[in-house]
Amino acid sequence: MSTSESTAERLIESTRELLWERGYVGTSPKAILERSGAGQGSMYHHFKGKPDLALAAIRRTAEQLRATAEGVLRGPGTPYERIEAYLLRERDVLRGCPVGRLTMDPDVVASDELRAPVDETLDAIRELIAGIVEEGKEQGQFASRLDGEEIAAAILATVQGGYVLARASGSPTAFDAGVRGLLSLLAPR
Amino acid sequence: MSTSESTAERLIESTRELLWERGYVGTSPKAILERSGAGQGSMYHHFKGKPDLALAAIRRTAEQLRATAEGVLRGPGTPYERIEAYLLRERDVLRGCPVGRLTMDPDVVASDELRAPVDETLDAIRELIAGIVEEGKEQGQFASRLDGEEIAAAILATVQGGYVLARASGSPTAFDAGVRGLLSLLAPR
DNA sequence: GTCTATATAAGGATAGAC
DNA sequence: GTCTATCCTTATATAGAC
Repeated sequence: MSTSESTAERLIESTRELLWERGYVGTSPKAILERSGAGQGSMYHHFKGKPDLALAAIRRTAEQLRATAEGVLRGPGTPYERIEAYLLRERDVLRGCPVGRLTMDPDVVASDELRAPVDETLDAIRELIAGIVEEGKEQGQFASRLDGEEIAAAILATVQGGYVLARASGSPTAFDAGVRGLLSLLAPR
Repeated sequence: MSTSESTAERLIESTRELLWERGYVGTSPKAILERSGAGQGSMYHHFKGKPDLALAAIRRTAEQLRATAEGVLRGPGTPYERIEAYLLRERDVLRGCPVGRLTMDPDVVASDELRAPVDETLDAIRELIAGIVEEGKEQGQFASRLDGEEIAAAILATVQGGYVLARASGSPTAFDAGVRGLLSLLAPR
């Protein structure tokens, strides 16, 4: 197994970083080239252009986020504990969500192809949480009047919105507060 | 009182629209000029440049959002009803929050001046909600174990994150689901 | 206050040599 | 596969006439 990084690989990784930091609109081919150390020609040899490279980067970021979330949510513990673990997992709060932030990018939302990995990832996590909530209801851990899909949406939204509040204030405090508030509402009595 | 719209006024309004649609990075002076019908010279006569014009636009948008939120939250009803009214108020969900979306703009977050109105507005709404929650606790409408600040953060985050989920899927459904989920958790028993 | 002209850099990409 | 050269457009202003 080789440890050498191909040029295409470095282009994708640099694009992933830039998309996270600056979004699609704020990321220029030039910036990608500088960060990756690749030359002009290489980029257009490996990818058709900015949208094509961004698509590869977004797909990888989306898959990775999904794997991380599933790792926690399918872990050990009661339904409440798994949701708690998901909400409390280590996050670089001020950087925001590398997937969620793309929804504020007009060019991403305008393209079905670029938006698809974003949509599919958030949807998969939401469905997974919804199932866990239903499981918790069966076990009597959650009130039966709660709706799994709705609670799952509220949980995901709290995380995504927590990033917004944190970035607005320049501190992770509001993110943490929102998560604790939600957990206090969810806590089994 | 005059009804004529000054050029400066049209520049600010056009900038507000574009910031909402495309963010700061995605909004060019040229696009502002085209939308406002103003000429190159006018813009640089009234404003020092893009950041200066954007600041005027952001301040106005922030003030307006704050007024709208306060109007609902200071309205009639029990604490729960006022929070419910805030969560259910009419929103153009797929457009997202004109203030919250700015937190995904690297140039806005990097500038203390541009970020300040965003931070102050979200903070003011959060504090207002926190007070309402505490009021509800005193009245026995909310469990005393709940923390006003934390619940307020969870409420605001659910709204901000609801926009993210909705825009990812191209439908307001997830926003509505998240709001209903949160309300079911908050509902007085 | 507004207009037109001009300017430098960056955005985004193609062509062709090596 | 990579490099350099070149291209056209847009971004973001400044200068100066009217």
